[in-house]
Amino acid sequence: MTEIKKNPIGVLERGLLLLSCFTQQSPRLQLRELSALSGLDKATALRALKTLVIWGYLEKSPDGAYSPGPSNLRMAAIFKTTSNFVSRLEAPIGNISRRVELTTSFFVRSNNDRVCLARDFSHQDFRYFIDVGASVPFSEGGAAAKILLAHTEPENAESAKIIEDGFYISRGELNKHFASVATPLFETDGSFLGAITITGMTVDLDDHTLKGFTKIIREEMASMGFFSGQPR
Amino acid sequence: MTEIKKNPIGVLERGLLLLSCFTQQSPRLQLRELSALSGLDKATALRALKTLVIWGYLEKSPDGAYSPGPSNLRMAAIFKTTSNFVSRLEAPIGNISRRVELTTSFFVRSNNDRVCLARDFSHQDFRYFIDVGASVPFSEGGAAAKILLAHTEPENAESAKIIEDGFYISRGELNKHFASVATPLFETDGSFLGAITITGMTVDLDDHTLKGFTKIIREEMASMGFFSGQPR
DNA sequence: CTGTGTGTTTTATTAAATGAAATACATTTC
DNA sequence: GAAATGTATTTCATTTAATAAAACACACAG
Repeated sequence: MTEIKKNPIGVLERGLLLLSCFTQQSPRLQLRELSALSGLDKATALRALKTLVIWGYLEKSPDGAYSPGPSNLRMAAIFKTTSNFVSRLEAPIGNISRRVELTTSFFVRSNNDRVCLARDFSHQDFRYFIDVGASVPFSEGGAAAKILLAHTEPENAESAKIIEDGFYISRGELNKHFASVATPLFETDGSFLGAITITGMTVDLDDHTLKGFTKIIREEMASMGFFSGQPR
Repeated sequence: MTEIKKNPIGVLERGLLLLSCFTQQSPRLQLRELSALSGLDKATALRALKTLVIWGYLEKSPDGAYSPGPSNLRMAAIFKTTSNFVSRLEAPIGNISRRVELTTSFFVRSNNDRVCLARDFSHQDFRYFIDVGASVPFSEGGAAAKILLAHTEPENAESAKIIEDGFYISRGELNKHFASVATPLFETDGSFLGAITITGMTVDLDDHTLKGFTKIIREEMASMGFFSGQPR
């Protein structure tokens, strides 16, 4: 969550806005930075930060910098136990990775980021890839972001075609050496869950190959009762 | 976090109070339950829940139940990258587990719970043990809780002795078949970090054996610059 | 010791949170 | 099938807390 919301009304929302300022790239922020990033007054931010520290959602280092606290780990652990579909995804994701010999990931939308909920690392050649739990703002693009945006804000002009196609191929959007194909993932009842992505080296992957992967995704996901591709 | 705070002033605090209602045991709660658990008015809770859902810290199932959302995973991932001492702990925890052939864990205090930040499962015989990120309220006791309480609220009468001893042995507090020894863990500068615990079957572990483990903890932790035992 | 960049506290003003009641919407019961 | 029950949601006058500007404190650098 990098995008700054214009008019956050309510302290709770302001507090969450402060949390959203933290990223993998800038996991430690001081009051000045947080105030600037969130657009909140120093005093306002300080008050919210204090409560967040008290409740363990942030920590304050002796040098004055804030960073996420252990309460997040607690909540994440509970999230994993409830999110039944994440555990159902692990097997098919592993199978896909094995068959295509590339890294397969599952992303959901959370506000204006895509968050990685599951991933198979077995064919990871480069330490480029982000970890489970990591998030990237939509603005930085990528195939998964396109799918998520199309299915959560269908009014977009580009969205209609992406939904129609049932997949999206991106080349070099995040890193010039990588290409990805992403497909939407649906629950049995047709509800949208997120995006499955297969990523590999651009040189190895022509569009025909990438499109062929969508069939593999569909097959493996069907085995666990998921549906992937064009919505029916 | 199970204990209910008496007078939470401020919406942010009320929102965090709602989050704290979720536990491993009850990861799904509906408005009625949340309202009862937190002591907040239905309407008040509902407003806070809405924003928490919007920001991805909670999810709302079609059946109306709320549960933790993916944003927690995002924050937890960032927490892990900043919490440098957690990664420094992994090696010594693994070594201790290998030497004592039992499960070793590290807990910190977060509000009124102890949260597990690191654990070695290699000698786990029973599926009893909780996972990393899991938390247990202090009220349910356990050796780690005693240590954490003693070092974060030293004014307590019992605390003086626990600090003096540098360890605490518990038997059957959480489960009658298990016994644990816990020691405080300090950073090089003497600041308190949390509690290291070794847990095993009561029948295998007399007090002398458990006390002997504290020496192993001290040795292994010292190798990474930590200090464990009586504060100096 | 003066200046600059921080974090923190204070306080009158302003804006948002509250909660009781009304409404809506299921599901169950008779 | 109608009434009853339990739950979620909206509304709105009242109350309460959040706000932000300014003043203060504190460290560090030149």
